[in-house]
Amino acid sequence: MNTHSPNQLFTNHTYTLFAEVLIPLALPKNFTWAVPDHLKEAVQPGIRVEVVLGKNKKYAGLVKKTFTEKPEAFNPKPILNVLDDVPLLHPEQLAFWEWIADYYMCTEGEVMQAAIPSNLKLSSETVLMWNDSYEDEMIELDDEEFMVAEALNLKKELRLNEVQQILDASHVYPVIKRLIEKQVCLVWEELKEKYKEKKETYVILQPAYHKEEALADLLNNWQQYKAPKQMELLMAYIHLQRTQGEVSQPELLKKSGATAAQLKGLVEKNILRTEKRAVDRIGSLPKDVIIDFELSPLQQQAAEKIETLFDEKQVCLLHGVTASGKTQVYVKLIEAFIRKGKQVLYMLPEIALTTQIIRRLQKHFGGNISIYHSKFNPNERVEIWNKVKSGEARIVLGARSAVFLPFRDLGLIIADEEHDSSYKQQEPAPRYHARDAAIYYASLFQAKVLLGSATPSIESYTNAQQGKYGLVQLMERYGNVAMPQIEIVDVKRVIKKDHSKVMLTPELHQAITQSLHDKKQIILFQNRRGYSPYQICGVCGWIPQCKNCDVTLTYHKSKNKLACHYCGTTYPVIYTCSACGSNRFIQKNFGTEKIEEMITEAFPDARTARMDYDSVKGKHDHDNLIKLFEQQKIDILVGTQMVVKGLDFEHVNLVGILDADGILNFADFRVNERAYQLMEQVSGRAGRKDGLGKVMIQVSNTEHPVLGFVQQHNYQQLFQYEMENRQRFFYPPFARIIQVIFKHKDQLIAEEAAQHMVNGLKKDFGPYVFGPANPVVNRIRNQYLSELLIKLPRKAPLIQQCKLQIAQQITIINATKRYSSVHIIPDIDPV
DNA sequence: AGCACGCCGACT
DNA sequence: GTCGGCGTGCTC
Repeated sequence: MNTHSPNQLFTNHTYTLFAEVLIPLALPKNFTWAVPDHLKEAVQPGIRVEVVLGKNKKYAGLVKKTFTEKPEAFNPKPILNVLDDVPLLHPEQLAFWEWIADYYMCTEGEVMQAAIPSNLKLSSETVLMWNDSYEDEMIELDDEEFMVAEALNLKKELRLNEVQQILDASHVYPVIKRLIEKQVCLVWEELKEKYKEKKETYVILQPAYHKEEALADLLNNWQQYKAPKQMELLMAYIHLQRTQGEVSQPELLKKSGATAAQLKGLVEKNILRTEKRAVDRIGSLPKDVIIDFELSPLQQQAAEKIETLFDEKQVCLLHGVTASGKTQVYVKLIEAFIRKGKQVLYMLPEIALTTQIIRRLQKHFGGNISIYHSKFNPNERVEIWNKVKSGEARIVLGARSAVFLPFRDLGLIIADEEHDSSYKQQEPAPRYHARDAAIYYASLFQAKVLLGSATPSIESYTNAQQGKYGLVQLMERYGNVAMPQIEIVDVKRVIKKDHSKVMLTPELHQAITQSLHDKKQIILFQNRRGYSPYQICGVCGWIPQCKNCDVTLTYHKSKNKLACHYCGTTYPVIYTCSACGSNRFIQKNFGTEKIEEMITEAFPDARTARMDYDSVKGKHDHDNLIKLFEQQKIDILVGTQMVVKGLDFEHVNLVGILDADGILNFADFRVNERAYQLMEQVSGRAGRKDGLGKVMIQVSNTEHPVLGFVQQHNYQQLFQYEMENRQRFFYPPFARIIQVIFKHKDQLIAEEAAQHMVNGLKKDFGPYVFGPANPVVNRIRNQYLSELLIKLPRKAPLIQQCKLQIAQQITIINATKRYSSVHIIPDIDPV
């Protein structure tokens, strides 16, 4: 047993109230602090409190609940201070956090970390203070100590990062320790509120000159001041004040071209005065709701059906083909809910990339809409947080992190593009799926959830088919526009001398020529970036692979490098085969870079551009490229999946899928679902307005069933096909690997995890795949992989893909320190 | 996350 | 012999 430390003796008062406090750290369970008598009233669930954890680190923790039984196992430290007078959130959010932590196997602290804007979770900063009673000579100090002491003597206070600058080494801490020992300084832990109201200085005319005559008098007798510039400034002020009412200092100075000194002159003359005021960072638009369109009969039906279904179902799936006008249905529903006084959350994956939808919603709901995503600056996020909490914000348009906002009267959550995998957070914990979490979150408010997609995920579709969710379909394009005509082009007939793949069939070439002639735009889709994703030694068949990942390396011509698209490592180009020494490499396949080059050659008069991860690295590159394409300054756009993300282009009448084999043989566990989704989304780009679009799919395996489903836009059959295939090839192995991992569990945590897993498996689709990171798991993995090779049907490429995929997924699991969850198998039942 | 404690390699 | 690397464990 530990002996009593002085600290313990000191704090061992007779406290009668205790609080469970969340700290934004990965603590295995929540800690308890004692509530001193004078804070008893103020400490409530949802209030932030200042507490010490460890030696002297201070945190702003969040009170989860209070209780009176004194803990037996330890001596709680007292809460130092209360930071809020109003709770930071509502009880629903705390319940939600608890669920997330449980369901996604992480700590509540980690959830808190993800949920709260960074400016609301403070932790202390070490501040060094000069010790006034220190009088000895500085001679005893070594060089480093002396430098710090001298700076401290001058400034009396130093922050830790300032000390780091002085010493520019990592040796900051030992030096400070010695200085404390020598009583040169004291340390202080400072907890600072990071959120700052934005203050702006406004300029106001002194009341003495409010009357016209007084002002005219002043201007007529200006000569006495000998300050013509100040008069100009005053005139500018009067003009601004008359035209817009409020005048801010920066605006006034900018518009008048005057200096701050000149303004100061006027203030000193008691003509103007200045005042600091807190302002909103979020520019406010008028809070009108303008619905200036009529739903088509089909949309009207869909909207009505959704509302009826909501009477008995909590969740509804709106399956609407691209260009069917789902957004308009959403707008009507949002309107209905806000008229009932409810708040609405509209979630979109990767909102930072979708300016089109923001503009559309702002047009209808103006200032009622707030936008929230992780790229917002921290102060703005705090402001939105508070507005949602108070109920001032009625509609929030946000990315997955918006599910954590403290809604009060939540009525509806819309998860648009619900199939999109970026709803799943992979790293760091909490590894939540925002669509599933939203369903649980909504249930806490008795709120409704609408999932929308042109290509629903298998799990949502299953739920709808089984009657758990309502299902509403919108299978025709808005305004009776026809679905695009889909043409499948066999590339087997065209064989090249070196057996490399055909990029451009005569059919597609002809179609592009026609489109260009008609002054229309063309999208060419290829699911691989880089120049050549597959190089093989022409003599021995050796393929360059990444050292870390076993992934084949892609050649990037512009950078003249080989790159691994899994981990990002780059390698110099290989000219000589490492296996046999020959220098005959064949570039087997093609990526967007090579296509762009080829298209530029084949259509020298057309304006060609490329959109992929490599070409839109910069912050605005993506937006700019889209704008150029919208304005028809580009004729042919070559790109990866990026070109299909929720964009509407009016003048596109041809979409080419250059290598559909590459999609159909995806190394993925949900091969056909993904393939179908991709093809459907790509083809949805063509002929949105006039229905005159055409999609050409170049493929060698023309018999692949998915192609048939795509041609008929037949989701039902695809779904059946997918279920059968996944169960046969993919499902049992994963159920097995999970079982094997947990049979060999050797940590307590795995016990807990296994319980979750069993629950998941009972439903046949468990949400977790995880395991403790240790050599045992590695051994099992290897053992398992060799087993897999025997059990799977002997279709070599498929085995390769399974092997690669399992290796990659397990790598993710092992790379995580303790355990992790990977959303490989879809959640069917989040509640 | 910090920070302490503790156990092995290159240096005043 | 020590300084310092980071592996492990604990913090109410």
